[in-house]
Amino acid sequence: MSTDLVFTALADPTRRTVLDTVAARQGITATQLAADLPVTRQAVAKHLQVLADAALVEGERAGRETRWRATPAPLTDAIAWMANVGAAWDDRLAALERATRGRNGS
Amino acid sequence: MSTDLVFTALADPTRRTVLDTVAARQGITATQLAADLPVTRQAVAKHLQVLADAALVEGERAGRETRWRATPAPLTDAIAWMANVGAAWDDRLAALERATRGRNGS
DNA sequence: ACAAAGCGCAACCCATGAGTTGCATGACAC
DNA sequence: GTGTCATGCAACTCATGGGTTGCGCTTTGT
Repeated sequence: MSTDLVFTALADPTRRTVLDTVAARQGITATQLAADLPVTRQAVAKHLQVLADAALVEGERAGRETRWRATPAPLTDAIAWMANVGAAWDDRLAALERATRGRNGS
Repeated sequence: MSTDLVFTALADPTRRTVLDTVAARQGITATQLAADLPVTRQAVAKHLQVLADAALVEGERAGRETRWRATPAPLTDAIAWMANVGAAWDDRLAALERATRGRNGS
């Protein structure tokens, strides 16, 4: 489905760091994220938007700040694609596909 | 380690199609790949080079043609990263990490 | 009421990358 | 030996994307 958005979102190292941090510190804000990164808040905001388009994060406005939290479901699609590519000649990846199948969260 | 190269390689849709096709038809050549794609042979060759840099494919010269075949090992790293990000709040992804651990093929 | 904090939007650089054409080289067929 | 097929390399175009600055808006605190 939207595998393309997911892979695109994961392609950038800074964006992976953002996702990683959001996953570790749920409810973090863009300003807080930017404080630990060598980029501006606006750059972080853009990354969050890309991640949100891929449904990897979700933002909720709380007063004057926006709390971000990670939503892992789309990662399953990406893993499924990799497993499908690898399954033909690698049973280990086939096992991974088996682990994901039928449990796609929402 | 070289997770960056893997994610970058997987980011492009055409490149994913190339990898997909190479996985399905091991020993395929760049010219054959280009025949089924809306891009030129040189474009395919570039994609194959990127995939090779990420160690996702391997080319072997056989006479005047180069046979390409897929090598799945780096996908495990990518999956491991995703599983690590997701593991904190999603046990399904934690199960995936368990499935990959300790079996990193070469 | 006023100042500061946090955010979103828009315009703007600039580097990277996907794709192309052109050409030169090595291998196969006859 | 000559023509052809597949490849590799180089130069070039062009769009996309990561990053920035600047501004205006809403919310919070005093």
